[in-house]
Amino acid sequence: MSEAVIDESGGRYPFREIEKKWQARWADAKVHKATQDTSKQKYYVLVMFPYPSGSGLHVGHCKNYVPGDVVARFKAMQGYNVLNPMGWDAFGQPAEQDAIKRGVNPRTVVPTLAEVYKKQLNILGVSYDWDREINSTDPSYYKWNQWMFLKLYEKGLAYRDAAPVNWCINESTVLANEEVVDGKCWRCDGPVVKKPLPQWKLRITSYADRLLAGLEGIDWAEGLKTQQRDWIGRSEGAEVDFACGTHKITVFTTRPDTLWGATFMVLSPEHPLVAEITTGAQKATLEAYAAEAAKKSDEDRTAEGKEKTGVFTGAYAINPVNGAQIPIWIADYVLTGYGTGAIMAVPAHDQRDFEFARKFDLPIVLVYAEADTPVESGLTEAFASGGAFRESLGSPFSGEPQDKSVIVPKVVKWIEAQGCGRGKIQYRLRDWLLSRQRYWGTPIPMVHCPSCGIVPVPEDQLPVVLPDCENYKPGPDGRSPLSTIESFVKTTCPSCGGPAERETDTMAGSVDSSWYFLRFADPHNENAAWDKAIADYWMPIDMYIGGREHAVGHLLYCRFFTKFFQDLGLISVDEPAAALRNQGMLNAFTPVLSGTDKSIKPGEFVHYPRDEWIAQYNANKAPIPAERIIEVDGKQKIEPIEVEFSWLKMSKSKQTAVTPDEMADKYGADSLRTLILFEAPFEDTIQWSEERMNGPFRFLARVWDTVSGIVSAPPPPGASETLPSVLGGDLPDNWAPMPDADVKTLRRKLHQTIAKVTDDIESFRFNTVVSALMILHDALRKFCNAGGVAHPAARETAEGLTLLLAPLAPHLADELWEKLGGQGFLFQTQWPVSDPSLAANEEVTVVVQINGKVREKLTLPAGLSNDALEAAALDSDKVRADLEGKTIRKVIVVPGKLVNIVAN
RNA sequence: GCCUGGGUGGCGAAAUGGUAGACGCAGCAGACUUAAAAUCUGCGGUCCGUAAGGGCGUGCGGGUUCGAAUCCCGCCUCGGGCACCA
Repeated sequence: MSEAVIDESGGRYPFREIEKKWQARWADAKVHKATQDTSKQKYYVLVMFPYPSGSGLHVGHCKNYVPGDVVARFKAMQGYNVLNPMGWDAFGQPAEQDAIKRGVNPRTVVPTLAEVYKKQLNILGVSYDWDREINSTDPSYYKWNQWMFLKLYEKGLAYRDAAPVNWCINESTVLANEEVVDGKCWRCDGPVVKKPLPQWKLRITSYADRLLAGLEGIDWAEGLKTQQRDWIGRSEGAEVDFACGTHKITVFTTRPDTLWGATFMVLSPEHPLVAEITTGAQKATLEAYAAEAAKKSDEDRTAEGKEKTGVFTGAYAINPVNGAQIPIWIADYVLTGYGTGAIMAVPAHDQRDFEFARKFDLPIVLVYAEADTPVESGLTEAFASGGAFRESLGSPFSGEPQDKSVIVPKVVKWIEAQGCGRGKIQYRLRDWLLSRQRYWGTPIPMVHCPSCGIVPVPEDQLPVVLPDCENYKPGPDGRSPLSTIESFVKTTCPSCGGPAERETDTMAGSVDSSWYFLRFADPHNENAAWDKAIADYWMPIDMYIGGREHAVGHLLYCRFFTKFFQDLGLISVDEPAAALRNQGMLNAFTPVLSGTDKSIKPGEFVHYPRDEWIAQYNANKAPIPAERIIEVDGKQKIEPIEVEFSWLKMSKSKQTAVTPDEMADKYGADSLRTLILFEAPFEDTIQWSEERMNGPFRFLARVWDTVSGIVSAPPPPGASETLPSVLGGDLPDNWAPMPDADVKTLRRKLHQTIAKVTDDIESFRFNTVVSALMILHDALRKFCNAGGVAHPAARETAEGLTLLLAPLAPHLADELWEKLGGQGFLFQTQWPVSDPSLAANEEVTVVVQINGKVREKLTLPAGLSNDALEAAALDSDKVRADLEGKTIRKVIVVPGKLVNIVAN
């Protein structure tokens, strides 16, 4: 539909030739190669490295690569020594699934996929230093994953512990969370339970306080920092010991001051003491309940609005502060992974405990009460703040107000003195489970020896190479496919030399991405993960760009690793990224099954005339009747369905992918880049529509026309052939018949635009950068059309515009620069500087309001005093007429902008 | 449920306490053309009015202020994350 915009002959704005030409020149000259140069200020810009999937890049991926490239180019032009690398995060599940399905080794597929990504990124014209390309699946890379694991183990930060996995009973395999849908396996629809397996964990919790503290000094979005803080979830409180027969049950509470109101106790169904304390009569009920809880996700279990469930164990515990016998229950809203897996329940002051007590008719005892509050029976919800400690409880705290920050430390001190508990800081953060029972990952470099136990593989035997595999299906008992490869498993113990077995778990992919930014500094080092001096030069990342979805996963892990490396003396910084920006998504109008958000998969249609359907849907806003093919008893059957459209993330599997390749071919990569930047603010979602490509394309084509016109305009008689090529300073007079005022206006626009563009790129407001350049171009075009095409000011503006355009549309800019007689590549050319004296306005528009409503606009010389502005406003005819018969109460003047007259 | 980010014309948006709708898309009108496309010029929130001009208007309800899209309180609603997708 928009095809016609393009001149197929390539005569007007021949973007295909231009882009091909400059991509070749940049590659030949290695313009974007980064070399360490301590005489220059470095700037490390990094876009999170992608997982190269089989479907290649679509325009949605450009939402981060393009802005990242703009920053790299902008900083290079500002004279920084820029590092802008790229690589592949290629371990992971999709490749493994593919291997199981098609029997192909990911090892042979990954390089091909990476090549496709690289080719597509080059089509976009991004300025990566490809000499630093890395691939996380290369043994020369994952060797260092293993080395780091050994270091973590050495420091006691890697340990083995039982952790539950999703277990599909039918298939006897471990499932990822993503593979569990409504508590069932997404492939076989069979039941899924939690099954404990011994696995490797990293003690990220011992860095919890440093991970919190480190957030203070970094330039990341406040919301994202809050998410991290809440994820770490530091809470101060106490551990309290309750006796239960000969057993001791320890609970964690943030409210030890409410101990006097603890009327029952709740254990998680998985708590180890459950089996021991349960009385015979309750045993069967409890086991059934625990089995039911194992099927639920943590979110389902803890959801607040949800109806509470639970079972009485038949056992009692002794409340240490008052000797009360309180019943012990189990309930699924208490989780094993958090705290001690047991809580004391204070229904009077905690809402969840309150709901539980109401449901099971358990006693409620108020610790705090307003003087005139009636007794417990009148409560409709937990009484979480206010009131004073009740006298009748006989505690030493009678009369204290319910003020957590004051009373909790006092109570902690007291229970410590009593010996029934101690102050404790609890984190919500859990240790990092890095074991995966999968093939396509870094082998964990450990050996299990029957006589020596767990023995690390010595450093000089690294890497433990991931072996080839015949069959990618998981091994028995939930072990990884590696367990079926005898040549891999069988080894000798590094300690005693006897026969031993290798660990068959592999590492989670998040290990690879927790330090890749350091490898980019020194990617070819064979003797170390990186050289400290080199990494210290480049680190930290000055601008890190990636999606918000990484807020608490990757972005926490890589901070942990960086702090660990600092502790080992491997790096000087303790935060990986000084600044971080999160791009928005790119959505496409996607067909979904009516009334759901379930996308329609290939093969579910008989027909799919996309454009037609979209038009029809937009016209009627009603579901469109369609058909899909389903299989019933091995026979294909056509089933009628209804289809609607909704904005979902662009994706190949949903048949909505548009590739950068096709856009570059139709409109040019520069147009695509400009569109991505212009269409929505960097952090906002773009709703993709190809129609929108017209705007950026037309803009760049107009710039091409205008600058070409200026370049080929013959200088007027008597003029020197050489036109100024340095911005600012004085221009020759009387060059062309242009009024001085017009020349001044154009130059002012240029210098104002330089200032605005510089400022806006710095603050990631790329959309307003584009509009500012459009406005500058329009001013230049007008000037040329008015007879100024050969005027030095036109050429000066053309040069300025070209320089400002360089980060956004680098191919076109380099081409125009060459036409203008510029030397070299713009990547290596100085960014323009705004001259404040040329940018200053001589006149300003002052708005005159009466009672906050605009009544008049005055054009006045800039820099008038407030008194002069007020006088000018009161002197205007319009204002005088409006004020007729009114008394002026107050006049507010905003210098150079506004006068508001309050009158009645 | 918990944590987080949004909501402004037909559409993408701009304005971060001071002229709401810059810039662009789609549309309409005109110029050029044998014609169409491209290109160029112009119009464009809404209501009243021939016009000049005026009223209303930034998800909803309240508040602060001379002045609120912007700040505060309460709602509605849409997106992202929730530890094995990466």
